[in-house]
Amino acid sequence: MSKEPKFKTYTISDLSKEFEVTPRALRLYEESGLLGPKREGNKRIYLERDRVRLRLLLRGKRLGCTLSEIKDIFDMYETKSGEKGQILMLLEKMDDRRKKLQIQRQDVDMALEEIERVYQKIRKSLDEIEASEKINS
Amino acid sequence: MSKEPKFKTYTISDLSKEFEVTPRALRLYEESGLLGPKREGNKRIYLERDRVRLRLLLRGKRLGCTLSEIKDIFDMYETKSGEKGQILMLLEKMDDRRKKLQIQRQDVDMALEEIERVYQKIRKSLDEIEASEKINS
DNA sequence: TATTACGTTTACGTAAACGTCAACATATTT
DNA sequence: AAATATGTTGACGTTTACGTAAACGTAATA
Repeated sequence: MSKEPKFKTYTISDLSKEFEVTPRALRLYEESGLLGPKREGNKRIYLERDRVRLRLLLRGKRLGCTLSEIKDIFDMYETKSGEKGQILMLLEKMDDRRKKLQIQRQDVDMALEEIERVYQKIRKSLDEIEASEKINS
Repeated sequence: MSKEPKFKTYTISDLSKEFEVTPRALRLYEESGLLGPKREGNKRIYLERDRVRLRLLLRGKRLGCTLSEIKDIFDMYETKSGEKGQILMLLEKMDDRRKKLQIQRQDVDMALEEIERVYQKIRKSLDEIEASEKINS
C-alpha cells in the first residue's frame, strides 16, 4: 500500500504495443519534446495525456509532418499566451496550418479520383479477358 | 532548320522553375526511375508526359509518400499486363492504395476539425482581451 | 576572345527518424 | 541464487532525399 495509481498509467511497452511503435521511437519523441512522461525512479510512466499526444503525433506523421512540425503544432495548442501579440501570431499560424490541410485534402481527393479511374480501366480489361476465356472453353 | 520540336519540350530549368524544385531533385527523380526525359546530345529534354508525372510525383510527396512508393504507384499505372494474375495483383494493390488514402482523408478531416476547435477557443480569448482593452481606455 | 548562362557527371555532406547494438539496473519468477 | 523480463542510457549505423561543390562541355553574348 504505497503508491496508488489514482490515474491510469502506462509503461513504455504498453504504449509501444498499443500504437505499434518501438520504445526507441517513444524515447525519441520524448527527446524531441513531444511526450513528457513522469518518472518512477528511472522508469517512464506515461499518463493519459501522453497517450492522447501520441495518437495526435502519429496522425500527424501519417499526414507527412516532421517531428518538429508536430512540435510546433503541439506548442500551438498549448500556448496560453496572455499577450495579444502572441495570440495573433498563433491565429496566423493556425491559418497556415489550415491552408496546408486543405491543400492536402484536395491532393487526397484527386489521388482518390485517379485511383478510381485507373481501377475502372483495369477492371474493364479484366472483364474482357474473362469474357474471352468463356468463349474459348 | 534542323530539329523542329513538333511537341512542346522543357529544359531542366523550365520544370525546375515551374514546380519550384531544384535541378538536383529532378535528376534524382530520374535516377529513381520516376522521370525519363529524352536526351539531345547530353541535355535532358522533358516532354509533356514528364511534366504530368512530375505533377503527380509532387502531389504524392505532399501526401507523405516516399520516392519508391511513388515509383510503385507509377508502375501500377503503367502495367499493361496481359496476364490475368498480374491484373488481379494490380487491382489488389490499388485497393490497398485506396484504403490508405481513405485513412488519410479521415486524418486530414480530424485534423481540420481540431484546428477549427482550437481556433475558435483562441479567438474567443482574443475577443475577451480586446473587450477589456476597450473598458480600460 | 573572354565572360556568362546553362547544362553535365561524380562525389562527398547532411538532417531526420529511427534501428541496433552494448552495458547496465531492477524486479519477478523458477 | 540464477534466469528472465523489462527498463535505462549511450553511441554508432542506416536510409531517404536531397544540398553543395568540383570540374568540365557548349552556346550565346559582350
